Amino acid sequence: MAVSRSVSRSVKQQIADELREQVLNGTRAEGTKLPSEAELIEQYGVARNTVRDALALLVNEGLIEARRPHGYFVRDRRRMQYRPQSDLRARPTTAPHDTFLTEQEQAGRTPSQTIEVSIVDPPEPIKERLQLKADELAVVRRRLRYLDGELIYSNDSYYPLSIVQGTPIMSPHDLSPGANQTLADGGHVQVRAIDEIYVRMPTPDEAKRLDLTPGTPVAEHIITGYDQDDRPVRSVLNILPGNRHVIIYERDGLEPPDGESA
Amino acid sequence: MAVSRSVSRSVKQQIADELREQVLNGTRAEGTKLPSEAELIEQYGVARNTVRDALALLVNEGLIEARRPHGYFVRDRRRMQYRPQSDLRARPTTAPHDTFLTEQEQAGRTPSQTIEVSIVDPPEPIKERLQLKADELAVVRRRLRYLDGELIYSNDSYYPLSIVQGTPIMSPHDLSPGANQTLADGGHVQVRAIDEIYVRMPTPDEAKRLDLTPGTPVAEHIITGYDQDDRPVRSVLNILPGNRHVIIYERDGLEPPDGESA
DNA sequence: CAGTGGTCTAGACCACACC
DNA sequence: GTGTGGTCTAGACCACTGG
Repeated sequence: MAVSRSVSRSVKQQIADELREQVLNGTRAEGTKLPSEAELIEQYGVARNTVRDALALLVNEGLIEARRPHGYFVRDRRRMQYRPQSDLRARPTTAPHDTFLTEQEQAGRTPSQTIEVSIVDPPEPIKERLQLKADELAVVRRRLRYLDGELIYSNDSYYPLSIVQGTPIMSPHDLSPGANQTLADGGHVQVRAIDEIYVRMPTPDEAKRLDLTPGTPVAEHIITGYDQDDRPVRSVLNILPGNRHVIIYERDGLEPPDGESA
Repeated sequence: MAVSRSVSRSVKQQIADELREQVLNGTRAEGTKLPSEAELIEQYGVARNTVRDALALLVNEGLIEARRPHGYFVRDRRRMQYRPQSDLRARPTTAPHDTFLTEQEQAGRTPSQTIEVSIVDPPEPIKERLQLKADELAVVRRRLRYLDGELIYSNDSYYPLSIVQGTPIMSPHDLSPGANQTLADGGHVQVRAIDEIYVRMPTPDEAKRLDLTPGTPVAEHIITGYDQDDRPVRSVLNILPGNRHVIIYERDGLEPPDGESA
């Protein structure tokens, strides 16, 4: 119904507009099924590829996803809070070892993670950030993190091999005293960190590993920590699917953010 | 050439893989033109739609873009640094009024911006953050920011009308003492801020306004500032095209970031 | 005007999950 | 099996921009 030719807006756009509106205003709720391609073909009286083109627009906007062979569904837009700096805050000495696990449990969800430790020649961007020499190796602790059984993001922590050799960091278990404490025990107290956030579409590898549907961007969040001598001691690479997270920073004291200041 | 049928990987995937590899390893440099659809059709011996499907994959990965009627081109992957907290740092009393303008000039680029001020019934998310009553209005200063003549992001600052009524914030010019100083003059010193970063695909409106090509995600960066009485006094909505920015936070003192902590 | 990508049609065969 | 979306073909007409 109701597509008109010879209007400036193309047919696929008109179809996409109508469906988009319904998704955004809640007429079509999150998780509900859209009409099948066949039904849309009949409703609008157009060719299959035109319907598919219209649906592809919404898929790439992140609004809907195809679940073959069940149909197209409205995507879930709820997000979990991701607070990179949460452990900058004061913390009881009853040391919780892993902020991810403890925070999410407090939120009433069931967190879990897999850990895999290996010694690698790290990717170039990490090498730069850790200021490693060409042939210098690093230890990486790769984690995949789950909430209520569902994979939500990956977290890879790289350490220069030279400073973690023989420490508990090299064992593939949760670190009971925590990685920071372990680094501090080795004489490296982290006093400064730089966070970088890149927003982009995932590589095919990432899409596969994190099970991302088309139309899902990611945040690549890299944290590089420096010790009291301003040497980089850790670089963490997080890949966060955009549809599942809000990144939150809280800033106390002093002046404001971007915009007109002073 | 060299696509094989009856392999597990589809033809369009094989074509996309080959081109992607060339883009990523630099064989095809940023800004260079890809073969036209017609040429690819001949090279691979497939139908036009198959070639178009392959190219669409790369477009949606953000690697290439179509510039009609010139052809497909490898996208630029350089990014500018965006530092939300840059004016948290100590600043000389020789008050630079706008961090965007001053920082970018220092970086040897030519920044400019348009400013548009209006009184509006703000969108729901902003209303919540400013804790406005249902019928309460806000002043919005909408900026579009350019670098070397090219639009790079939008910055909309919302203020509760009640606290900025009659102040210089309501005039559509650069604020010489700065917005924060102006707020402080009115008795509202910002002492705390919350940053939220949402990563998503742009709405069609945003895509048009910021001239985004398909395959470009955005970061929606919302900063809400609170005064000494913990009242929200400003909420800033930035829309940053993912392909043009790195968001950077520097954190001094204390403990580390995400991951296993002490 | 020629060449580009954008839109649209009408068909075909396939893999997959569910009944 | 039946119905779903995924892939692929072979054609057509269009709008735009550059030479």
